[in-house]
Amino acid sequence: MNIKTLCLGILSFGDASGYEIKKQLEGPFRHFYDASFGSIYPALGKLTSENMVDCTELAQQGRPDKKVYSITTNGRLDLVQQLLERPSQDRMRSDFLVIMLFAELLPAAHIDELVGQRIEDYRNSLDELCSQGKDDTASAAFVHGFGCAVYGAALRYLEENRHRIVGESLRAQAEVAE
Amino acid sequence: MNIKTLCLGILSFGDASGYEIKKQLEGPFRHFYDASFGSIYPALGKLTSENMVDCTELAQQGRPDKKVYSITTNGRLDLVQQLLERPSQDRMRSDFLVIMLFAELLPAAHIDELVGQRIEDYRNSLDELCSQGKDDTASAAFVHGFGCAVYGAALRYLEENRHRIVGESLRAQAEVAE
DNA sequence: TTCCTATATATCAATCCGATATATATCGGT
DNA sequence: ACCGATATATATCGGATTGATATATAGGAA
Repeated sequence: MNIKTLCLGILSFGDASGYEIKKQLEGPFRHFYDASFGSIYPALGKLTSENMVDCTELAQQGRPDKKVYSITTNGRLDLVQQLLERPSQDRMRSDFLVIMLFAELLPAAHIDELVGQRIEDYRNSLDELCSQGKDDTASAAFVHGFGCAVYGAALRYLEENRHRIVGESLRAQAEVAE
Repeated sequence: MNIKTLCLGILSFGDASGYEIKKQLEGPFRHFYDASFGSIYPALGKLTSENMVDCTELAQQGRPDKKVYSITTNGRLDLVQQLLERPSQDRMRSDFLVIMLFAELLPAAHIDELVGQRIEDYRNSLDELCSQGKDDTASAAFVHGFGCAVYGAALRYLEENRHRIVGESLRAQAEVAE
């Protein structure tokens, strides 16, 4: 899955500018995909030159010009082709877990704070996901439910095991002090 | 968290070559971090020139020479500094979920197959994690348990909701056919 | 008034992935 | 005996991507 395909997909829901695509990616998408302006704008440029999208420049008063992109028939065909490709493995990237692996090198109070922060982060993500529950499409509801299930499990695990890692960290520190 | 820090961390467990670091990353680490040779070798080069690691070249019979790296005191200090930095948000990247969002554009049989594959993938990851359960350190056990919790939740969700997304996809297809 | 946020596009260095190249040994299958 | 796959081992390169920064203006908050 590359950014070009993602842009094409978002444009299949309706016309949008690069800025608006980025905003949509900060919505429900952000839990399993992210992209920056530095990749979105070039992607839209390439898609335009490949006739996958059309670009209409809109002059606005008080704001910079807006380039509104709309997907072409060509683009829709390509989107389906891309979506039929075998998806790569789901993967998770967690600096937090890396740090936890080296917990013994760090002060117990620091570890405790880190776990606390992560609990809060997951709680916020979960609340946000649950609150916006009214999904228009079944697909969105499915993806949404997946997110709730995973975040819920992560949150519960951290809450129930916080004492374990912090306790171990304290014990290790005590050993060093001896 | 960058690759240099990760290499430093792995070397804090013991000396290793670039190849061995990669192999360790394919172990339990791979569930929340990954790195390729294309980033590991340059990282080790930089760490060497920064005196964070020492490099000893070992001639071997029948195999290419091996460069064994070991972390220096400087490196250990830097590692702790890096680990104390605020970790970035956990994030998940799932091409699968992107495709699911566009499920209505694709044949129901294809969606069903994709979900089936993902169920198998998660089941394998979970089995593998659970089987290698005997963790030496409390930190490793904590991280390990987190992985089990998350993978287990994902697997259960997919199993319990598979019919929903595939059913919806079938209905959408029927509508188009009408 | 000053500062922050939002709208909007664009570019760039640094980073990183995935593929490929190079070389050799071993192990299993035919 | 031979072939192909796999493992050991390092290295490099094109291309994709991030995160930061630049530019410009409006509106609301402090």
